[in-house]
Amino acid sequence: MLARVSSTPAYKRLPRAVREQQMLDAAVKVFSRRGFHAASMDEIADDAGISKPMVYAYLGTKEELFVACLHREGTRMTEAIAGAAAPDLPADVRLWRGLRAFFGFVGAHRDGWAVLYRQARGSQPFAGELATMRARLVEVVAGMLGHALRAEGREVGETELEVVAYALVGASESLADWLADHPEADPEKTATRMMNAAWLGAGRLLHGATWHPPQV
Amino acid sequence: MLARVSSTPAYKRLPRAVREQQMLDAAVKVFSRRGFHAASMDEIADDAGISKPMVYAYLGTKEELFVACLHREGTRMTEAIAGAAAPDLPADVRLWRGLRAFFGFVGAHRDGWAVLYRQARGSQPFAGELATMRARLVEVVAGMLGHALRAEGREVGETELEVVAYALVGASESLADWLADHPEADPEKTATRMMNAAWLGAGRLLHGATWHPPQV
Amino acid sequence: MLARVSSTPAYKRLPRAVREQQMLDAAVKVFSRRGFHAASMDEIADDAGISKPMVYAYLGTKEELFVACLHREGTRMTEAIAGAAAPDLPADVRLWRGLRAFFGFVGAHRDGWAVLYRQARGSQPFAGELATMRARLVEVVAGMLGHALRAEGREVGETELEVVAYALVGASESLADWLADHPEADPEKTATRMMNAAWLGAGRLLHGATWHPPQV
Amino acid sequence: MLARVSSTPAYKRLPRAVREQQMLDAAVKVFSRRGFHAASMDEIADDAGISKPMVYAYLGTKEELFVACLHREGTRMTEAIAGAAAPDLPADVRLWRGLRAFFGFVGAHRDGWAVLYRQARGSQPFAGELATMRARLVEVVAGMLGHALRAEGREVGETELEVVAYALVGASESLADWLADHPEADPEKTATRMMNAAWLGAGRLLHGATWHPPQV
DNA sequence: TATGAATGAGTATTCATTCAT
DNA sequence: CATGAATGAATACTCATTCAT
Repeated sequence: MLARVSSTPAYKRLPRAVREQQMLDAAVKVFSRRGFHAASMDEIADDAGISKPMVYAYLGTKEELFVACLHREGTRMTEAIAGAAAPDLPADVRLWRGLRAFFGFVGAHRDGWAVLYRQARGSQPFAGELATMRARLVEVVAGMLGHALRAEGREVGETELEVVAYALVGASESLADWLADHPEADPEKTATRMMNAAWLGAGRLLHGATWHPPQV
Repeated sequence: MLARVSSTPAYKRLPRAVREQQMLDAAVKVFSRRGFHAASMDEIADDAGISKPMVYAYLGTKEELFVACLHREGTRMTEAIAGAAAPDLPADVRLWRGLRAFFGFVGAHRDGWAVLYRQARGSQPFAGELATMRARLVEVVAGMLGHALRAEGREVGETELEVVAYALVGASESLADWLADHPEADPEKTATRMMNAAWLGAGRLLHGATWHPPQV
Repeated sequence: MLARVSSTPAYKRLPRAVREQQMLDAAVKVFSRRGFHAASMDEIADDAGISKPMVYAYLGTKEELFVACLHREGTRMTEAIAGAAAPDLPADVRLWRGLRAFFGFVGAHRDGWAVLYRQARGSQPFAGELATMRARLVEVVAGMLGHALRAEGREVGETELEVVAYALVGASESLADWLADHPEADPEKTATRMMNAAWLGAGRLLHGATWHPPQV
Repeated sequence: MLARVSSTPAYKRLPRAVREQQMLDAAVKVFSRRGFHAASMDEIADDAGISKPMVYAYLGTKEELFVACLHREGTRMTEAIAGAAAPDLPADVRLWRGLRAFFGFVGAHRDGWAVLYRQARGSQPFAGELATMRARLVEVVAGMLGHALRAEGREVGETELEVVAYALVGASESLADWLADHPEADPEKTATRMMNAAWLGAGRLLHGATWHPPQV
């Protein structure tokens, strides 16, 4: 039940931009802990130290609020990765840096990651939003690989490239999930392991090796 | 209000076991479409063609019902995979068959898969349940790889093995997710692609190759 | 949720009278523990080792069942008291024996007492039933006192007599309540105490003493 | 569905304290009429002229609401009695005033009394609350009697005192119950009768008389 | 800008009661 | 005699959202 509060209001008038960030911080935190449905606007408002009507005034509906979280966190992550993997380096170095940035981000923003992937994946309203983001990632990775191939004068079908990239992204997400659950784990080490599994596999693929289903 | 008077009841009296399966079918369907929170017991009961109290009487709380779904689907999947990968075959064949069974299952039970992974992943109450299942899978995969290694007289650290297995399972889950979203995609083809990415990578790892982070 | 039961039914065909007593025993127990509303027909049936439809077939509605309990317990108690206080003894001896019987009954049938007084008092549907029983008691007590008075050649108004009797019954009920809550307490001792408080007061009243409100 | 569009709302915005009292009034009324279990939060909210969520927001769970009622009514009653029986008066005058205040309160707040005693008595969750209140009363009464005794230079065991006080309180509660059921009865007259039965008995006890069980 | 007051609509869960076997 | 299967109806509790101030 509501607690009776002191009669002298303790709020400070703050500029809109600041308040919005406070709210998004709170929202990301609560959404990631509780999940979209179980999160309550009450808790988010409380956590932001602000009243509910303000949340509605600034960031709209619960759904809109979630999308805003998605956007902010997604952008941050994409930028972190893109910034790390400069296009003029060799493919493996770029991939490595990308992975390192990715796991670093996840390690540092576990809440954000949880919002982005664990919560958003299931729920229809956000599938589109999320698909876009992932597509961007896949594209980046596929780009790296393709670049490397062409540098070696090789040619690989678009689809194949995409699937490899997809598996790579998928495996990373999965390890990231695991990382988000193990606060003591070291992001860089996790990145190294991922790189091992990924690069050695991808490397051979890129050099033309192919595995075929046995006739069994 | 009017009591139902007609002497021919609109329902059929069915034995408990049958009704329980009907309910689980409905529950899996509804949970996978709506997500755990958004799913309503009303809809599940309706979909099972039975009244809510029966659901509660037979399968308990919403949470317990979800766990029951998890159990049934998880067991089915595990059995499908275990049954496909007989222990006396070469490692790559076993892995291939396991993957084929896995993607085959996902392709055929997209609802079940969605329940198992997409919904359960985020929500705390089911994390344990899910972790157990995944652990079982990882163990199986690590077992396959280890078996193959020892057959070649090689030795690899437990942890390394587990990480490779983990990445493999993760990548598969991710592709499975993608498969669940693309009804037109072919499970077998997806399995082949996964095998390519996985085996060529795992294969080199198993033969002693290692990748090291560049000093950049 | 319902437990799955063995397929070979374990019930015994018993004559109606026996079953009815089993049910009443169970009902008294459950009603006294949970209260009328909170008691569930399920629990009563379970406790009686019988299925719900049998309860309905033999003893009717939940309300009817409760009334049946009331009846049985009330009759038992009334008989215990009436049997103890033979009409040809001196008034104080009769009162003493009545009280002893009353507290003895309560001590031995705490469940029954709880049903009779604690549960029935509040709920409208049973007020009548209960009032009748209490009236019978008050009448008995008033009769004892009146008999004693007339033996002494004194005369007291009906109403006064009734009020004294009412207070006496009330005090006894209250101590009985306390007794029902203290399993270790000794009924006989409680009866003695009640008799002290009651008789010394009643005694003086009977001898013509009267207290008047002070003019304050 | 249609949203309420009219610009003149049908409700009045009232400060929390006012609404809380309205709710408690309604709750006491409904609880006393229906009993705890049969009372519905819907009816209470309706009766208070407010929507259910407000009740939950301000006063919490149904159980918490009931306890709040218990508290308010219990405090009112205790204060009424304590305020009437000033400690520097003779014992009989104090007792008389206490009784008068008690029956006066019950007569004026029949609903409150019903909530306090009839409903709370049976149900476990409130037994403690109620026991505390009754203990306070018993203590006050025992205090009065003990004070009178010591003034007369007499000495009586603690337990005896408490039992007399307990019986007295019990008898009063019982008569109060009767009073609550007879709207036409006069509280003051009932108090006088109670005082008669109580004081003449207590008086003799206080003067050293004792009754012993006959050897029968 | 900021909030306390207010609610409509929805959801899980329970329970007395009945019928077909 | 005895029961498992079945349900209509009710109820506590929650939550996103809005409005008057």
